[in-house]
Amino acid sequence: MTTTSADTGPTRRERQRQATYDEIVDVARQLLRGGSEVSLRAVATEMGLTPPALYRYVDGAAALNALVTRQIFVDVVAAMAVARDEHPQDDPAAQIVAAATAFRAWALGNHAEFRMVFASPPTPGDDRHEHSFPLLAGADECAEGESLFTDFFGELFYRLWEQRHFPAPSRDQLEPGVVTRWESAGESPKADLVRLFGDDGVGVLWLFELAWARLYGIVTLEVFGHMDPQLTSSGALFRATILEIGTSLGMADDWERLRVIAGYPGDQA
Amino acid sequence: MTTTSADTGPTRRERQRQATYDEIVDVARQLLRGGSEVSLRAVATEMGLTPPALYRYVDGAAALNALVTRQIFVDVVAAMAVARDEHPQDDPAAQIVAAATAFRAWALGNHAEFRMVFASPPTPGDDRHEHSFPLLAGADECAEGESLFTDFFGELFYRLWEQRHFPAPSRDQLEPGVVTRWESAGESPKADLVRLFGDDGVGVLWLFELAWARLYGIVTLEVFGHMDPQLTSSGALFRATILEIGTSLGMADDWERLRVIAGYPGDQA
DNA sequence: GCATAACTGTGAAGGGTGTTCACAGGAGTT
DNA sequence: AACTCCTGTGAACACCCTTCACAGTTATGC
Repeated sequence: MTTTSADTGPTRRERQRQATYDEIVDVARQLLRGGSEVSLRAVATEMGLTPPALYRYVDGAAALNALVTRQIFVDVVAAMAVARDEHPQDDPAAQIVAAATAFRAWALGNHAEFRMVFASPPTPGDDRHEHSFPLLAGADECAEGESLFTDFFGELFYRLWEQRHFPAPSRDQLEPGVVTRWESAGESPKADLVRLFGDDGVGVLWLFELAWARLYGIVTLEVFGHMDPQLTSSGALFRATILEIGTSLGMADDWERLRVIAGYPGDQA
Repeated sequence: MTTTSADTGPTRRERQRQATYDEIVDVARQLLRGGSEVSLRAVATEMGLTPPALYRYVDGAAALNALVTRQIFVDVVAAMAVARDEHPQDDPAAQIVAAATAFRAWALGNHAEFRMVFASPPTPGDDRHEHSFPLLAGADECAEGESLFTDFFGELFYRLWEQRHFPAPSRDQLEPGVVTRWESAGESPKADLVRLFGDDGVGVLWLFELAWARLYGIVTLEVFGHMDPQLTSSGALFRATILEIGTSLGMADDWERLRVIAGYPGDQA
């Protein structure tokens, strides 16, 4: 018997394998949260295995790293999705603010993990496919971690744009280099986006990049402890930044309402 | 003979010691720039020593790390000072833009080193004095690396404010938590600054923090490769950010002139 | 059912790293 | 000259990653 159940279900061994696969990542993240370093050895020992055994699943320490990183990305996006879905679908402004706030909260709450994914930049080409073993979970969700982010916010951003058509800079207000590169990129995802946004595509995409940079920037600074701890803990700096982002995205009118979502200590519910 | 020269000059041994001390940091940074890891062992070997010998100078790998970090900070600030002094003292706007641009350029050009100092957060109290051996260079310049930065920009910022008195938010436009904390901080450096800026002290300091966060944020993102490489290499994103910062600091009128300093590919000299 | 193949784990071994310690030899002091 | 401090070494221990030959189990095929 190859399949335990009906047709093409995963064989017993495959399930087994997947289970330990997951356990590896789990244990690694557990160690991370516990303040320890993620060493192949530590993970193995924690699982009751010898280090070489892990090589049956993961192709070395770097690959394990990549694996954990990817899973963390998935988790963060999941947390953001939850926050987003607490607001109605026809209110993308609230959804964006909520997601961004959840992003920051996750990052601050899961410090070590966030630092890890941030410290390892978008894998400069060397281990792009090394960490994807044949039986790895969903082969379809093998996308780079960062793109999960941009996809997530991209969708929200698009809906916001559809609804509000906030003013974007025109082609000639932008630096020429950026415009030509994006428009002439042919089939790149960037070019697709530009087309999607229609006439002022470049301008809208530009705003998106700016907004994304600001959000990522502020969260990073806060998590890495490079800002005044008071400003971080109170969240004032974050809210101010979010306000700036929101303003550039035509949310200024709504701010009384939105800032509460961003954690403003108002007396509303 | 204890002193080689006249009175209280450093003894021969002390000079010797200081020399190898410096060499350690030098070699470490050399390795860093060469793409290698900074290992105690590697540094020792490179110097023709055995690893344990380094313990006569540096209290372990972490301390060496801190030492290198500190020196890097000093270098960055020096580079910024050079850029600043290329503009007249009575033009703080140009000086600020030049310094910020130099900061970014240094960070992008010295990648590995910048990443290192950024990855190690403001030493959470554990190794604050451990790495300062008795004979360490100038005991007076033992200030934390980050404070070198804020001091540097703080001075520029103050001159800019003196000159332009750009509009700052008033007390009641800020979140209450921030205001009270800064004003009631007594003898803290923050409180001093608030007083220095007079009536709207809190508002000005707030703008300073915002500007600093933005600059640090964008540079970090670029260096860590978390932004579109095209936007980074062209510098467009950086200039856009600097423009925003400048605008919030009353430099908008001057921008035609200032953006060239920030690397705008204009046809001016 | 039994041989064969595939998978999963172990132990040993080699190459890194940081760190401590006892000890030797030179530099400076008295 | 005797003594003290400084500087460096070698050995040893504790981690780490990684490869390899080998054993045990599990599934597959004849």
